[in-house]
Amino acid sequence: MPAKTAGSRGTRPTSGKATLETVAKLAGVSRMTVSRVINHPESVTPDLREIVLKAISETGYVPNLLAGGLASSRTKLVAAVVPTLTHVLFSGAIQAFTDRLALDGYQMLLGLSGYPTEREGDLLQAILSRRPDALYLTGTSHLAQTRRQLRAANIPIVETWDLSHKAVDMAVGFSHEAVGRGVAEYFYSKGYREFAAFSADDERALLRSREYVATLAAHGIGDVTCITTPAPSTMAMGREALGRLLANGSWRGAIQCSSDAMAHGVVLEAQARGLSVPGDIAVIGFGDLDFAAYMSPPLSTVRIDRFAIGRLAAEALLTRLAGGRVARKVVDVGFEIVERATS
Amino acid sequence: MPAKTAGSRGTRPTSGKATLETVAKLAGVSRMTVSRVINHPESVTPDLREIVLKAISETGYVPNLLAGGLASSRTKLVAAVVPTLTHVLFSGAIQAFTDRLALDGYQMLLGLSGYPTEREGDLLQAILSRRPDALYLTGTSHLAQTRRQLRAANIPIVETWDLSHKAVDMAVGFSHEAVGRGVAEYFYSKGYREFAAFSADDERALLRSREYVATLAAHGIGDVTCITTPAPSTMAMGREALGRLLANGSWRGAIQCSSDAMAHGVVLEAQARGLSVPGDIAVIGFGDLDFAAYMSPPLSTVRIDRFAIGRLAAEALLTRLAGGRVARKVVDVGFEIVERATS
DNA sequence: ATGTCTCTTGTTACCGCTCACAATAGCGCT
DNA sequence: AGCGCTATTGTGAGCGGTAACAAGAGACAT
Repeated sequence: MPAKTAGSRGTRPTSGKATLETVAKLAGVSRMTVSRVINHPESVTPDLREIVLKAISETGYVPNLLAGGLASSRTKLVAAVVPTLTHVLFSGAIQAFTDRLALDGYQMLLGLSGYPTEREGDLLQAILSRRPDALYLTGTSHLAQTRRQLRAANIPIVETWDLSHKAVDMAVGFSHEAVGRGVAEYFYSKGYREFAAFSADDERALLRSREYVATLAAHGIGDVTCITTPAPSTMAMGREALGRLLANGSWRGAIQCSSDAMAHGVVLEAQARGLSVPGDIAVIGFGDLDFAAYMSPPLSTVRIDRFAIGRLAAEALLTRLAGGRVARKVVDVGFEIVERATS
Repeated sequence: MPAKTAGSRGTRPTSGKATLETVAKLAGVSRMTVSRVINHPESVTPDLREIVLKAISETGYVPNLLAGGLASSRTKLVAAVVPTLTHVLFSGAIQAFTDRLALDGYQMLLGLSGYPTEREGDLLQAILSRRPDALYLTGTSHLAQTRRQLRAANIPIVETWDLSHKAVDMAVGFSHEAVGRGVAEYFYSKGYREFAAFSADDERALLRSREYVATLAAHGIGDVTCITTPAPSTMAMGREALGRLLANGSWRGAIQCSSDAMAHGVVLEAQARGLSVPGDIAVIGFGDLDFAAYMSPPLSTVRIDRFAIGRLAAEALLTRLAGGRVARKVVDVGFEIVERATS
């Protein structure tokens, strides 16, 4: 009677790695007890716990979270979708986000969507097939199909950086319109009467530009020169944009740039042409990156707390994952106009 | 005879999501056939494929890669461990790495280890418990215990940025010693005879500094002032470091900085003190970041192709994952001294 | 002693998918 | 018609865990 000569034929070559079974046998307990030692140590008698822990380290056991996730439908995985990491604002927020998640034992699956958000659908599908417990998205504008996928996933979702559209679930960011308006009012109140805007071809940057233009229009200023460059904007593009603006005639006035890098370029180009900053050309950047305060002259800019965005987004998700209810579904981290010496 | 009244009691509340079973029933085929349509479409008759695809879209089926990975022990997941994303060199490489992986349908799990590589062991354990198919690491220096974990994982591993230690498996990077030596020789051959090094307290940066000092020593120059700042280095630290160097006496000479940001700070501080660059103070940075070429004066620096590192690392792993053999286990992407106007 | 209650540990049945193999169908050929 | 061969589809047994429940062991009051 070959009762249970398991493992001879028909059994797939197991990876050779230790499993719960291996540890359980060595410790002389059931798999379930080992599982408990790992996940709810307090529910196991201290003596037994000792024995099991010893067996774990002896076997070099590494839990398999795929199996665990499959069985429990909780993966301890949070996915993030970001346009690019080459932009310090995004990578900074992701850094803070990941750090905060790690504190609660969550890990991060990163998806890069690219700028025109081309492959958002496919990317999201690939991500959802890993069954993350929660989702971090950049921006609040999504295709209808994407929104459907998101809702169907039925997990906590936080959208970041932008508050312009209705959030699918939760949102942490600031109003780009408010920034555009704020900068316009700031320039206007400082007495400038000629204006331009240099913006990357990025949805949120354009949002700021448009509101800037609209606000100036409300003050009776109709001809604001707008120059759009490919995203992400760079210092070189700033130099080049100012070159274009000055090409015909001797323009003088105030310029809103969609990034500090671009603003830096504008300052350098102005200086190279012997123009005074802010006397001839006033500039304000966006982001308050490291170098802004140390340029000469120090750059006026709009400060966004990118780390706060990442951290607050993580906390919102963690609260929900812990079964809690967030105080506010939409968190505005605001912005600050930092007046330095270029405006 | 209650034969098979399945699903009444004792059955866990399934998430309500479509599974292979759902699709199979709707299409009137077996689960396996649906699986084949998804993973090996060419092995299924076109007509049947049509029917199944229709069923998939009707049910809104999203494959469960946890289950798939568990069953097949291939996860299509690659994990990356990076000290921080706040450094453009690292985030740039990761960007290129992720982009390249996506082309082959792999996704990335990101782990941030922090600078002193404190939690490397725990982080690695957490990562390995997701059973990634391959691993991207930053640096080639690991604890003995870490190396053991890595070998036990038995997956392709690529270590990046550094070639100083023996690679566990494969490596893509450059020699930091060679950079230090190169900069020293460069400065020396330009005729400078007073030297300093400003370095972040980061293993690889210190490697460059040390070799720089050693090379100068070989030229009979014994007193090279070294200033170490916390990692990551910033523009502010560069200003401050130069301030310290100039505090007692009127030092003149050439300075190697461990980052472009720091070098930028040195240039600004020198200018603020009315010193000429490179006449009084010559500076070289590291990284050739966006702004380096556009500073005034343009910054001399060491160019590293961070995107190549990410891309080549991805390609090395993908080759191995596809069952191939890489041509060279260690790839040196080299570096280039970019002479601009600060040296 | 006995029964009840609580705390710890074990048992069983899945989670959703893929592997290896079995079965069936389709085809050309004698 | 009958045969063998290949291409396509189906079957059954896991992959390595966890949820839910069952069973056993003490503790305590009656």
